[in-house]
Amino acid sequence: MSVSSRRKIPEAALIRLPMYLRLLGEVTAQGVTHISSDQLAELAAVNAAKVRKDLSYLGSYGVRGVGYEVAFLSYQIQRELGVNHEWPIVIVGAGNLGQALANYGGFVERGFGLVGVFDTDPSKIGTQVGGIGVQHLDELSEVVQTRGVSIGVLATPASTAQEAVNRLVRAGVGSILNFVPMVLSVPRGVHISKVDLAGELQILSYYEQQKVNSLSHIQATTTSSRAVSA
Amino acid sequence: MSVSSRRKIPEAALIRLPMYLRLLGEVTAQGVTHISSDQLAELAAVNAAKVRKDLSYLGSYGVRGVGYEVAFLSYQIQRELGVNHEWPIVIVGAGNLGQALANYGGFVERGFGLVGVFDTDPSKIGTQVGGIGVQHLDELSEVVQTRGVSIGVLATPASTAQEAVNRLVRAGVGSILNFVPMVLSVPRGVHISKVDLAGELQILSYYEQQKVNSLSHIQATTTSSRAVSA
DNA sequence: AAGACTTTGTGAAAACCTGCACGAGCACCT
DNA sequence: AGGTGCTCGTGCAGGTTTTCACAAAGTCTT
Repeated sequence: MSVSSRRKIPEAALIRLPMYLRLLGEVTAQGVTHISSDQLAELAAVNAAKVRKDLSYLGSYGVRGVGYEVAFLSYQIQRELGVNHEWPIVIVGAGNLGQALANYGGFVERGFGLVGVFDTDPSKIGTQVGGIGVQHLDELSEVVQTRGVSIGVLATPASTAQEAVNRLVRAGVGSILNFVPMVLSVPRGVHISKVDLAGELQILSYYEQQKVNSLSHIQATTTSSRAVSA
Repeated sequence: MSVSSRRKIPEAALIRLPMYLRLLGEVTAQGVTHISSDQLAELAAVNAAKVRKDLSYLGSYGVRGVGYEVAFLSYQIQRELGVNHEWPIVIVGAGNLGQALANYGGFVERGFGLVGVFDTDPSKIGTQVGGIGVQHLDELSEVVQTRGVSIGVLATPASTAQEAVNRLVRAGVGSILNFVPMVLSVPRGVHISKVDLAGELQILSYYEQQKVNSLSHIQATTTSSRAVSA
C-alpha cells in the first residue's frame, strides 16, 4: 500500500494543514528545530489537542516529552498535501481578478507554477499577464495536456463560467479553484473549491449588523419598552 | 426585543445565506416569484432539508404547500445579513491583490462601497485605484471615523499585516477580511475572516495527490507486490 | 536506576451539523 | 365540505468535529 494514501484526512483537519505548514516554515526561518503541539497551537490560535489530532492523521511523527521535529514534520505535511513537488496551474479568465491572481506571487512561492492564462476576449489575447501571454481558450486543452496540468483557477464572468469549467474538465483538469459566484456542475471525481469574495463580506456584514442590533436592543430595553423601529 | 437579533444563526447555515440570496436574485431576474425548498436546493446543489433548516433560522417565511415568496425571502435574508443597506469598506494594502480587489466590481454590486484604499508606500499614494486615490495609512483613522466604516479588507505584505490590523481596530473597524497568509491577533469582539489563496490550492493539491497515489496503488497491486517508490 | 517532568496520541464526551421522515398546514379540485 | 396533493418546519438519528483528560513514552536530574 502506498504510504501517502494510508489514511483519508478529514476535511476539517485538512483545511488546517496549509496553515501549520506555513507556521513551521516561519519558525524554521527563526532557527527553531523542535516544536510542541502547545507552541504550534499558540501560533495557529487553535486548541493544542486539535493540533495533535490533526497531525496524528499523518502518522505518529511526534516524540513524547519532546514535541515534533520541525523539518521532519514539514516534510510529512508537504508530502501528504502533495506540495513536495511543483504543480502547474492554469488560470481561465484574464479580467481584473484573473490578472491579479496571475500576478500574485503567493502561488509560485508555494509551488504552483502558472503555465497558462486563457480568455476568449480578442483584445486580451497576446497581452502579457503574470509573465506569460494570454492565450485563447481554444488552446487550453493542448496546454493542459502537454504540461500535465491538473489544477485550474476559474476567474471568468459568471456568464461564461460553466462553459469554461466544461472545457477545463474535458481537457483533463481534476480540481478547480472557483472565484466566480456561481454554482458550477462538474462530473463525479472533479473537485471544486469555492472562494466567494462578496459572500465573505456579507458574512462579516452579518456580524456587524448583530452588533448594531444588540446595541439598539440595549437602548430599547434601558430607555423604554416601546417597540424598536427598524 | 429587536426582531433581527432573535436568533443566532449557526455558522454553517450563515455561510450558505449569501449563496441563497444570490440565487434568489437570479430567479427573480427570470421572473420567478415563488420557489420551493426543492428548487432552491437544486440550484444551490445542496439537500432540500438543509435549505429549509437554514431558512428556518430566519423565521417561518415559507408557506406549506406553496414554497417561499422570492421577493419576501430575499428581503428577509438581506435584513438578517445586514445587506439591506450599503456598507462602506476600506482596503489596506494597494499592492497587486489590493488593487485587484479595489477594482473588483463584485463588492459594489452587492452593496459594499469602497471609501478608501491605504498604503504606506509613497510611490503608491495618490495613484488612482478602484476609482479613488490611494491614501497614506496615517489617514485611515479619519476616513474610518468620518465615513463610519466597520468592515476592512486586509491585503498588505505579511510583514506589515499585524500593524495594519492594529490600526484598523484602533480606528474602529469591527470586522476584517484577511487575504494575508498570517495568523492575526485581534481583541475580543473583532471578527476576522480569512481567505488563504495559496492554502486553497494546497488543499486541491492534496486531492490530486490522492488520485495519483491511488493510481500507483492499483498499479502496484496489479503488477507486483514490491514496495512503491516515492 | 528511579523518580520527576514533559508532551504525545487517543478514547470518550460534548458540541455541532446533516439528512431523513413525517406531522402540520395550505391550495386546489370535485 | 371533504378529499387529494404539495411543501414547510422540525424531531430525531447518524455523522463529523472539537475538546477534555489521561495513559504511554520519552527526557532529564540526581
